[in-house]
Amino acid sequence: MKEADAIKLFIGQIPRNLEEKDLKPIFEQFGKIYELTVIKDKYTGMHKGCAFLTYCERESALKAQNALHEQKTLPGMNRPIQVKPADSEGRGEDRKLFVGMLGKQQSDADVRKMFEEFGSIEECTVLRGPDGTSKGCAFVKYQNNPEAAAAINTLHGSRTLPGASSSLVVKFADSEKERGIRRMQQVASQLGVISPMTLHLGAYNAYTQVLVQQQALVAQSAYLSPVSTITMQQLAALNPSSLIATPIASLTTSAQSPVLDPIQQAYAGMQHYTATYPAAYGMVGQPFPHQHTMLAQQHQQPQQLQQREGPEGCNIFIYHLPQEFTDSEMLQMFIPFGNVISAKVFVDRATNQSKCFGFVSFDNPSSAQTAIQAMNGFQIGMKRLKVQLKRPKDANRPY
DNA sequence: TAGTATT
Repeated sequence: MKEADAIKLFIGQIPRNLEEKDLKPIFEQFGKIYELTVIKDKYTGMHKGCAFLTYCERESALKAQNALHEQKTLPGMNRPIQVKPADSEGRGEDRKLFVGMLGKQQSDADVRKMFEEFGSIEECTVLRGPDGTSKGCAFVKYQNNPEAAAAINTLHGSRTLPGASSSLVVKFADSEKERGIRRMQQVASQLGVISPMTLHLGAYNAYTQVLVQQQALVAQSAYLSPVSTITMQQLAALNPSSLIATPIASLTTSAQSPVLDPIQQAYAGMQHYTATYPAAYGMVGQPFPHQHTMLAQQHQQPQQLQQREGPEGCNIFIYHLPQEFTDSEMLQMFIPFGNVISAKVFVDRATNQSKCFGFVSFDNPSSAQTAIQAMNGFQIGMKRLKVQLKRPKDANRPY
């Protein structure tokens, strides 16, 4: 079906509304396609704006790369399409350097000049903010690893450039895994959120990832929205992972609480998000279709969530909750998984203290299952949550 | 001082 020496290509800078069927015509003019896959997020299914492409014949891949790479820009994109061998094809990124502690004045050309004596540079880019000012760092990619190593040996720490606060940093760029961790930390800090990971509360897992992606989407909606009065602190008030780490006093939502206002504002932003995000990014399905409904309920009836049970299979039992978790915190913890119709932490009548277990009800069994899958075993502090379906009323075994 | 993305 395909040649033994076929090349897998990475395709970048493709609009998020283009699926395989839309991309096929663009690429099949260079040869018979063996496989074409749009890359989607493992958890949310969100189109990541890139794809992998393998032609049956090696020659087709080379032709496509020649004809398309950096040659044209797809509608809605502001950078040209990328068509090049996937990282999996060659050796890893062992020839790419991160350069830190540059002066703000230095251009790509200045950096290139400094690095070119160590080998042939394939790419050299100073990172810049939206206003074009240098971030004081750059990526430099050589054709091979020894060249990169030579540059590190000679340049790292060798001088302090004007305007830099410390001596020049030259090291291999982060691996993909390290980049992932860095991104998580960035999002968390931008949102003023103390993430579970930052707190070492638990391992990075599906739930953490879902949360951080939601944070990113909400932040984006605030940005897109004309009602962009919401602040990062206000966003944090919506987020369960911040609740985990924050003293309860400031967080229990009530009609009188100042927390209500940000929720209303966020909801205004979310409405805009609902309308704008799919149009702007060609998103086919909402990653969290229920969240808007939930916020709408809060909007109309803050804290008035009635205690009611969903149909069988929709109700979950949660044990080993943190002592300080109230209905509100637990509710927010489970919002990502669906339309929550009830969230109740059981409280000792005598002491008014949480008994560290509770029930959450969704309006459908699938949400309940998703919540169980993601949250059972989720580590908070020294404990792990136990999350399972609530037993039907007639069952009476002890827990 | 970490980009626009690598199943």
